[in-house]
Amino acid sequence: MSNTLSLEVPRTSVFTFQSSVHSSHVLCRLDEQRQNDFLCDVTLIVEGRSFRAHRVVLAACSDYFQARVGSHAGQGMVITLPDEVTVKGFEPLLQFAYTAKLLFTKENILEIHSCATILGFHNLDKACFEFLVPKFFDKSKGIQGLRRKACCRQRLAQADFSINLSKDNGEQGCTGTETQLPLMNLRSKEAAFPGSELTSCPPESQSRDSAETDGQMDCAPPGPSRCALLAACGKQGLCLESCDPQMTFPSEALTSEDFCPPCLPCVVENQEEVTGSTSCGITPRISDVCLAGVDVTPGCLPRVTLLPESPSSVAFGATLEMDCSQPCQPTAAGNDCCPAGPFGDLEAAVAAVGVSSALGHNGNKETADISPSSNSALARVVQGKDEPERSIVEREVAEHLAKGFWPDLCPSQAPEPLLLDPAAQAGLEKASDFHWLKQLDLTSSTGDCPFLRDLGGEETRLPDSEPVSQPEKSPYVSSVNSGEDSDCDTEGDSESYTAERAHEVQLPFPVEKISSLSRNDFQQLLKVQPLTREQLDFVHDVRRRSKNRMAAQRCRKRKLDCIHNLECEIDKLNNEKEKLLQEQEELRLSMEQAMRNLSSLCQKVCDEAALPPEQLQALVKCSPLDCITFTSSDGCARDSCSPEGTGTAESSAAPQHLPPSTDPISRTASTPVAETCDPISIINICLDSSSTCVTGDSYTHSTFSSV
DNA sequence: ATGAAATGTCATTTG
DNA sequence: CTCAAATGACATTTC
Repeated sequence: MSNTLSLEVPRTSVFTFQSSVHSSHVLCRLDEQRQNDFLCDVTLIVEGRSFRAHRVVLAACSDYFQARVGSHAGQGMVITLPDEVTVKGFEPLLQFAYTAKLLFTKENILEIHSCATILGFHNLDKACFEFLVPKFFDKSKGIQGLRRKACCRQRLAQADFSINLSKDNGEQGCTGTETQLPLMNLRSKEAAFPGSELTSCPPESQSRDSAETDGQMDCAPPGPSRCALLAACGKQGLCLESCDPQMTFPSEALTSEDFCPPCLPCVVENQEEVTGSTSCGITPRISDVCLAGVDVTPGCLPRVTLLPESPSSVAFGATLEMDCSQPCQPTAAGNDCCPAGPFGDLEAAVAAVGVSSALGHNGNKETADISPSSNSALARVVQGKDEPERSIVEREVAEHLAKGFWPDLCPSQAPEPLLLDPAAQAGLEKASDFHWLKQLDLTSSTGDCPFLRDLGGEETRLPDSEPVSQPEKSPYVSSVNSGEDSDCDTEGDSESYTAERAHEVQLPFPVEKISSLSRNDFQQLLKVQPLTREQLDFVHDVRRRSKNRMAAQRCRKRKLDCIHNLECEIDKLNNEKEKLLQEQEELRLSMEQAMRNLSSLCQKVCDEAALPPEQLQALVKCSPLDCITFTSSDGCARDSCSPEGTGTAESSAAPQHLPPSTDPISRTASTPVAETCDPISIINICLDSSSTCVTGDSYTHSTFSSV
């Protein structure tokens, strides 16, 4: 089994340590400025070759430079590096300082390591080389240290990518990244390594690790953050963007394997460059097996992105698949259990590669189910196809990191690593494999999980041979807990959760049927398919919620429609009101004009007749158009027309100053009068002509002012 | 950080 | 009485 293992050393791997504070574009810009010698204030001499750089950047990344440039203030500083520092080793480090990416090959990694040590890139040193160097040059450990259960399989990626481990919330101490730039202070808070249950590390292993650690980290094994190092095993660039240093990892879990420090996401790059874009649909499958127990300081969220590093690998057609029939156990379980350490099992990695190879990476949507019990698959796996190991390793690390950074996502795991009773374990096999991933919505918010970000580009499913129909998102995404206490905090994706539950209760028919069938069909289905009590409850619950959901949608739509209709009606009524008011105004103007004409005529008649006041009074009284018509207002007119009436000088202006009448009531009262004979005008004219009676003002006031 | 909108769910009413 | 639909109220998510 082990003799088939071979871990390809990547030709080039890129580790990216990047903080969320300094996003990649900032780093890129910095590096660009460096290359353009923009604002560079220091010249570095290495083996006779000069490099321009910024002191602040160097100081942030390296103890050596911090000491050298810290007290120096002037421009144009020239630093000749020690002879031990070579261009070959230094250049990648310089680039790393600016880009947060460490480009290394098997050939230069030792020199980089050496230079990093000399220059005080200690964090990088700790984070990377303790893991990488053995990975490159000490493969023999891989086999011995394999304690991963054979059930752990993975099927992985076909392209290079980058993994961002960036801390999303600048919490305690992490703010230092602002000045440290890409190079993080990887000192983890070692005390925050609770997940020790899973450790299978022999005491000597731990002690050895500790011993190997320099003073800075002596008391605590490097966490994944610092081990944001990858065992890259592919050809193309593997980019790990690690992040903030304050990430804490379960020390014991990390030290449980020969490759203790590295608990990095692993991603396999496919054997061949994937140029097609069709590969994006491949379904990654991941299980959290062996990831239990990872613990991280809360709030320090790493971000792993699996990004195409090159155009040729843009199509990240990885199929990530990890299966495990059993939950993680403490390594004490020996062969029966998956080691907590992610890199401990190269067998598994290679096995997964084998599976992957056996199944083929055709770049198309392809999901190869490897059931935990699939011995044949395992056999193929073990035969060792050596191609994409790296992705396994990377993937594994990614998982490990991811899990480490969300310890609370899988509350049931780390704390309870022990095997449950068979029934419970069976449940776990089916549904809890992916606990820590379930809450990470890989399809819609993969960014939430740094480690899975771009893995999310593909469909992620729980490893299970039962092809439950789950069209939408991964059923295992964002719905985590299995079991009754699965009242996960984020019930966010209800569909996913439903699908997962359906999976849990082993629903014999697609979930879609529950809500899509008519009542009769549904009942018929229930008759045909005898369900357990749990299944029935689930089915009815799903149906009820589904129906109610649709009802609520209809209800809301109706509400909106109703509101819309009411708004339309309001508009309609407003328009009608406007029309009526307009008509009213037209009628008023028309009436005014008619009254003016009549007044004019009356005035003319009175003038020609030259009647004395008494006669005028008599005329008013005898007029058939008498003020009888103006029931309410004519009294005033008549009074003012009476011989005893007190006249004023304003009467003549009355007809010309009729206030507009807009009151339909007053108008209806006065209109007939005006139309018949307009006695008001007659009276006014008469009184006006006699200059003894003033009626217009009071009359018009009483007649029209009420309008 | 905050509020509005959208959405899902539950409890209850209604037919 | 049961069931489906409707709906108010509430919580959560998204923008």
